[in-house]
Amino acid sequence: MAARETNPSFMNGVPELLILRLLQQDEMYGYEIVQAIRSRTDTVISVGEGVVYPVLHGLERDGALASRRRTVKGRSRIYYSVTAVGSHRLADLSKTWSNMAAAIQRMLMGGQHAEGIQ
Amino acid sequence: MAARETNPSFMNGVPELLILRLLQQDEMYGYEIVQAIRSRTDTVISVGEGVVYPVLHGLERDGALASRRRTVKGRSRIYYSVTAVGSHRLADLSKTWSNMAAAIQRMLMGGQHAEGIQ
DNA sequence: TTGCAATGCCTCGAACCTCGAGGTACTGTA
DNA sequence: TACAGTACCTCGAGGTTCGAGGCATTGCAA
Repeated sequence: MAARETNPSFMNGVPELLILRLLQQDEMYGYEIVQAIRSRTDTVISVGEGVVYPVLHGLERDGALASRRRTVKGRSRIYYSVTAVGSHRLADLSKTWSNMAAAIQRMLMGGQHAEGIQ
Repeated sequence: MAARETNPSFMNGVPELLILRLLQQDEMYGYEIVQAIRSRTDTVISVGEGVVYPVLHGLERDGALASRRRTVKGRSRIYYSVTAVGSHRLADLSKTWSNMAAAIQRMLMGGQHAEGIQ
């Protein structure tokens, strides 16, 4: 009971968006993505491997990502890159995200309604 | 099978944030909140009654909201208002949201890392 | 008067996502 | 030899949202 430490988690769908974005800039592998998100957001956002791998598999299944196995320094890695489908998907998600974030921001800042600022 | 029409849903936790924010400005009732969110965001964001009522009940249970029943024009409504606890909670959620939204925005816009824009 | 849309409240199950823990395997180093 | 780090993966629990459906009342139009 009591106020359970329910973490806000505004995260729904965000991992997919960020992963797509990162892979559009650089070919990367799962383990690397987990750390890249942490470091590039100064740990504000942190997605575990339990989230990244399933998302990676799902995106590949949908044809949004392509993968190739490479061995670097005795380490086997699976590098992912964005396909045309994935690129289109990123554009969509990105746009949707921006619209929603802007709408929310407006509500948090703005006064009553979308009244004339006069 | 095929690509399931999975709506992006970047929505996690957002309903609670918006509801708290609206109620901080005006005392409102459930049905009204549903429409207020739709209209103030130009339908960019739309939360159904199936989301609003449970959230309202949960927030009240946690002491973040106070309610009082009023009958207006033969219509019985339950008006909610934010308590001190709720106000504090809104501040927290608001801050968390801003941080995350900013971090994501940075990743979507920015180049590689947090490089000098120069 | 009948009928239907809108107002208002509420709940339930399906579907979805994320989290954290736990597993396997290999390399490098103390 | 042992442990930390790299690298992959899966599973169950827990939390949210969605959509449909239910109930009751008021108001307006046919």
